[in-house]
Amino acid sequence: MPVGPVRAVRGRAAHRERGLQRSPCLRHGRLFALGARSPYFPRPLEGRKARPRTRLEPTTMEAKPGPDLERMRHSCSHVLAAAVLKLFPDAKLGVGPATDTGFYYDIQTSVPLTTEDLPKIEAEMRKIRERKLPLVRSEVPVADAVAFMQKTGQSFKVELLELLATRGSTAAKGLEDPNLVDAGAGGVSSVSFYTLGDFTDLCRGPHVEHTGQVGAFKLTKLAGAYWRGDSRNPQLTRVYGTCWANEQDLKAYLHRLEEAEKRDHRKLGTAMGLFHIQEEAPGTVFWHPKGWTLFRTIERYMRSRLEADGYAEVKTPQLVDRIFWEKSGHWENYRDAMFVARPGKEGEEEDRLYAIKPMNCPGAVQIFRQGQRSYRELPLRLAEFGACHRYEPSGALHGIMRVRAFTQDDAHIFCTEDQVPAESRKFCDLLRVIYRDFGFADLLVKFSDRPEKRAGSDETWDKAEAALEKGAKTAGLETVRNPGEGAFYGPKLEFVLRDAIGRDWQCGTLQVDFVLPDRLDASFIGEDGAKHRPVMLHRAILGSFERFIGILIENYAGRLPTWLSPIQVRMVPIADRHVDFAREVARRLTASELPQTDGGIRVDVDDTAERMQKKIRNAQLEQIPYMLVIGDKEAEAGKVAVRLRSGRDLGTLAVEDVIARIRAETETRADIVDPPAPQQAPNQAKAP
RNA sequence: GCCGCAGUAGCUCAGGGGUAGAGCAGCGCAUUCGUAAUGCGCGGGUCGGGGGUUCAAUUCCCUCCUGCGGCACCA
Repeated sequence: MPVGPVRAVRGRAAHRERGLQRSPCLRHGRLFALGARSPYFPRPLEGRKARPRTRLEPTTMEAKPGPDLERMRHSCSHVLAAAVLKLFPDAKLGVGPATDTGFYYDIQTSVPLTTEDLPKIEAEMRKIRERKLPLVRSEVPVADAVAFMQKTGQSFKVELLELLATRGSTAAKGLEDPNLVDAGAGGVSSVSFYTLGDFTDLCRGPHVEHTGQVGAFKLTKLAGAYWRGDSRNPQLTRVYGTCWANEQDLKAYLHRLEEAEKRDHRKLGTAMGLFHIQEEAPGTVFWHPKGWTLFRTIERYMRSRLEADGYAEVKTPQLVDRIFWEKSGHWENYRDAMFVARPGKEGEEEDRLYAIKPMNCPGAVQIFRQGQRSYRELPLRLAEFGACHRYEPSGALHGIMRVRAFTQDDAHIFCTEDQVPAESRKFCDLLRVIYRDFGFADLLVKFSDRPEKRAGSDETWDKAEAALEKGAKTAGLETVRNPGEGAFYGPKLEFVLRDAIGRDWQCGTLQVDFVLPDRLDASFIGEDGAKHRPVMLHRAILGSFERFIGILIENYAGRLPTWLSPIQVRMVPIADRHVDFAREVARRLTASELPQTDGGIRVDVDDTAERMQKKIRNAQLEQIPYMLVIGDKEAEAGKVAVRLRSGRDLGTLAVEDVIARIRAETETRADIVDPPAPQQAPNQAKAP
C-alpha cells in the first residue's frame, strides 16, 4: 500500500528479487529505479560471439508483471493486512507494496509474529478471498484521515499522512518518488483510502475490484525491517508473500526458486571441493586445492592482462600503524570496521596499535611517494592483488560473496588530469575484454556523480566528472546516471554484469580521486619544473576474487569453462591393467604447455576399484570437461576415447589431438567443442 | 548490528526426557567390467559451546557462537 514509495519499487526485471539481494554492493533502491532503462552494451564486441547460456527464467509472467499482476499483488497485501488485523487486533501497519514476485506488509504487533503464525494468517486470507469483498476507494481530507488513523491507533499511518501533508511524498532516505515530482514542495490536501470489509487503509491504489480476484498466493517469510528504512527507527515485522494469477504460475515460481538454489555457490563450492568456511573464522575462506587452483588461474589470467596493459604489480603491507590510517582518513570513517592488532607481548613499553589494511590505496600512494616522480613516469599504473580485511556486520556475511577477508584485483593509476579520459577509456576496454573472457556479455554501467557530502571544489568536480564522462564516451559506453552516489572524493563508474539467469552483480569500478593524493602528499615534477599533484584513479574489474568466484560458480551452475576448471581431464581406465597407460597419458597432458597455466593440462587419474560407469558418473557429477576412457583397444592403439561432460562422444583420438583441442579451447577461453546446450534463447538484454 | 529461523555421522536428513538412526561418502574384501551408481561387510557421533531445571537432557529453559532469510551496512 505505498502512499508514495518508501523505496523505489517501480522496476520489474526478474532478476531484481534474488539478484540484487545477493549483490551486496548495490544500493538496492537506487538501482531498482534505474533498472527500467538498462543500457547494456549497445553492440557486441568484435571478434567473439557471446557464448550461449542456459537460462532458467523467466516466464512471461515474471518478465512482464504488467499492471494487472502488480495490482493484484498490491491488493493481496491488503488482504494480508486485513487478515493480520483480524487475528491481531492491536497490530500497527507500516507499508505494504507489491514486489516483483509478490508483496509484503510491514507490521508491528505486541507479541512478535513467528513462522507458526503464517499458516493461520494464510487461512484467514483465503477466507477473505472467498468472500469477494469489494475494495472501495474514497477521497478523504488529510485532517479527517489523520483523525481516523489516530482513532484506530495506526500511528505509522499518521506519520505517513503528516509527511504527505507537508511534503506531498512519503519518500524516505533521499529516494524520491518519480510519480510525485509534480506534487511540488507543498503537501497534499486530501488522500485516498481503500476499504475492504471493515478494514480501511491509506493507499494510492489501484486495486482489483474485489478480493475474489486475488490469485494464488503463499506467505513465504518473515523478516525484520526498519521503519522507513532507517536503522535508527523501530523495527517492524515484514511479512513476505508471493502472489500469482493462478496455481500453476505459483508452482512454477516456487520451482524456479528451487532451481536457483541449486546454483548456490555455497552448496556447489563445497560439493565441488573448492573451499569451506568454519565457525572459528567467520567470513573468511579456507581454499582447498581445487578452489585455490581456480583462484590462481584467475589471478594468473588477470596478471597477464594487466601486464599487457602496462601495469606494474606491487604488494603493500597488511599491518600498518594506526597513525597512518588516521592520515588517510580511514580511521575516522571506518574505525569500527577495521581489525586492529597489537604485538602479543604484554606489558611491554611499546604498545603501538596497528590496523590490518581495509584498502590498498594508501599503500599504493606510499610507493608512489618514494623518491621524486617525474611527469615522464605518468601514467603510472600500480596493480595489487591486495588482501584486505574489513569487519563486516555479522548479518551481511554471505558465503564467499560477502566476507571479512578478501582479495581485490585492485590498481591505482597516477596520472595528470589530462590523462584521465584516455586512462578511463583504456580501462573500460580492458574491462570489457576481461568480462567477455569470463563469459559475461551483458553489462550495465552506472555513472555516479557528486554526492552531497563531498571534498573538493565544484570546479574540481566539474573537471573530474567531465573527464570521466569523456573516458566512458570514448570507450563507447552508455551510462546510466546514478545521481549523488559518487565517492566523497570523486565520481565513479560502476560496472554491473548480468549472469546467466538474469541476476545483476556489481563488480568493476573506476573512481577519480583528487583527495587522497593531497591528503597523503603525493606529487610529481611537471614539465615546468614545478611540483604537481597527480590524479589517482582507483579501479577494479572483478572486485574481489572471492565474490567473483562465487558469481562464476552460480553463473555456470558449477560447470566452469575448461580454462577455469580445476580439473580439466579425468582419466578413466576401464580395468586395473589400463592404469599404467592412463598415468602415462596423464603425464603427457601435464607436460603439455598450455597458455596461462603453470603446469600444463590439469588432469587426474581415477584408479579406484569402481566400474567404469561409476567413474564416468563421478566425473560427470564433478563437471569435469573431458573424460578420457582407456580400455584394451585404446591401450593397444596408444589412443584415448574422449567423452565430454555434455555426454558427447568424440570417438577415439590420438593424445596429441586431445592436447590440441584443449589448447585451442583454453586459448579462446570458450567451450568450443562442448558448448552448453541453451535451454532457451540466449540471454538477451531486455529493455523492460 | 537488528528481526525471524536453524545447528544430530564427512554430506543430505529422520528422531525425540531414559545409553542415537537412514541414504550417500569413507574403510575392508570380492569383482576387472566399454560411456551417469557391482556386491558383501565394517567403522563412524561430547546431538554447536556453556549454564540451568530434572533421579535422568541430544530432547525443556537461559545464554553465547555459527549459519540461513530479510532489514540496515558495504570505503
